[in-house]
Amino acid sequence: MNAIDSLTPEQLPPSLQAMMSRQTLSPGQILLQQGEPAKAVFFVELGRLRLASFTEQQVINHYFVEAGESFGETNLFSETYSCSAIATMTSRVIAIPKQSFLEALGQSPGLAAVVMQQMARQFRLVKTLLELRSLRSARDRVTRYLQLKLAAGSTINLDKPLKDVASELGLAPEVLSRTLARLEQEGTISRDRKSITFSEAWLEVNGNGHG
Amino acid sequence: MNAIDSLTPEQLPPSLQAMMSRQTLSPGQILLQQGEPAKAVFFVELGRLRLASFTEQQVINHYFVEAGESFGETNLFSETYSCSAIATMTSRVIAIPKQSFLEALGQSPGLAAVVMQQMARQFRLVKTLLELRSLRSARDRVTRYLQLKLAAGSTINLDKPLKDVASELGLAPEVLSRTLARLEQEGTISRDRKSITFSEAWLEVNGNGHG
DNA sequence: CGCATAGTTGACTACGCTCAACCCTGGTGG
DNA sequence: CCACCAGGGTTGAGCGTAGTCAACTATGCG
Repeated sequence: MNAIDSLTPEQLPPSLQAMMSRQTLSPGQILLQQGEPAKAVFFVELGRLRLASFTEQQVINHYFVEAGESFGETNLFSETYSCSAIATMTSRVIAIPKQSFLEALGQSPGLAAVVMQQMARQFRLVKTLLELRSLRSARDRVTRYLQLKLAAGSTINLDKPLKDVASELGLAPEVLSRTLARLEQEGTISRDRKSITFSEAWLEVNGNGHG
Repeated sequence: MNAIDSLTPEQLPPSLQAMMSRQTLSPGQILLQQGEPAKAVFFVELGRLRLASFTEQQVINHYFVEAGESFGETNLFSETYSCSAIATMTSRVIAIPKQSFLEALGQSPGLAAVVMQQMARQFRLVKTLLELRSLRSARDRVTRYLQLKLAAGSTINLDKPLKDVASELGLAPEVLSRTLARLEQEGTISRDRKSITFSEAWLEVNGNGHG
């Protein structure tokens, strides 16, 4: 996530940096609401925000944005925000005014490339989530999720509370808990605190390719 | 979908157009497979493709791309295709080689802007689907889907077979059928062939805002 | 030490999936 | 003009599983 090619405020032209504004959010605080006029693109310096939309009678969680990531690039081409952003913990964000950003993009092809790359990355991330949520069985969803997190080695460290993982998976927390318990007693994984390790046996059969 | 700002092959620089290649697909034919080296971005001239990924023992449908739309822009920044593309009917696509495209982007900020806009549009579309598939109840999913299609007026024309709509919603076709039947007998909607009309009563209560 | 929150486990319910039969439509050929 | 056929669409019955509510435990912070 902290690849050299990711969008960071430091690489923005100084003229743009002058327009940025920082903002600190406390847990649960709403940064912006779906439907409001889109005024800025954001970069998360610290913490984690939840992107979600509120439809009549229920909250739909989209995904989380973590420290080091940017979000809201699609708002550059849209009049209003398409979803709401809420801090899940104490967070700090930088707001980059939309108009200034657009001008900077026109002047710097390099910046445009970086932003496109950033968008492509997020796009893939959301597609991955879409794929996950299309799986009906909790078991498949969870194993696939773990498989995707399994970059190298055989151990995964969950950075978020299970509650949040569950909502990312579109599952009730109880179901996630139960499913992990089942996977553990089946011998597929073993757990310790927030870290999960796949069994040798499982790795041999299912490789570690992402397919 | 045919807005003036959308990406069409005609607006590409002539040098790029020289590199493009056309291809006709018959129903069910596979254009490209997940995991293959990413070589091109595509534009659908005619027909409809299904983007999907094949995981062990099941097919996961992502979404459809229709005539007039482009897809695969994320592959510009990736070594391999992230999902497979299959024609659902006789289709014609244009392939734009990745390398040439990247060069053109560097030379033309205007093109970059158009492509970014296109990506933003697709991004929103996928986010919408993500939102849809996060709804548990079939009823909510279907009504929300219809609500989103309801651009203006009170009638929706379904361009796809219900089967395909169901797979876009992540539902079994039978469930979609049943749900529509229930909505109809509850008086929420009325149906005629492939067109669906919301009742006056429903529209008054739920407005036609998207959220 | 105690409180608040996250995580776990159990029992029950509800609803979406599956399989199967049937209907309806549009296209083809006699 | 009708008979036939194939595909999508509809409806029914039964099952499995994820959601919900609830009680309880574990964990972390003041």
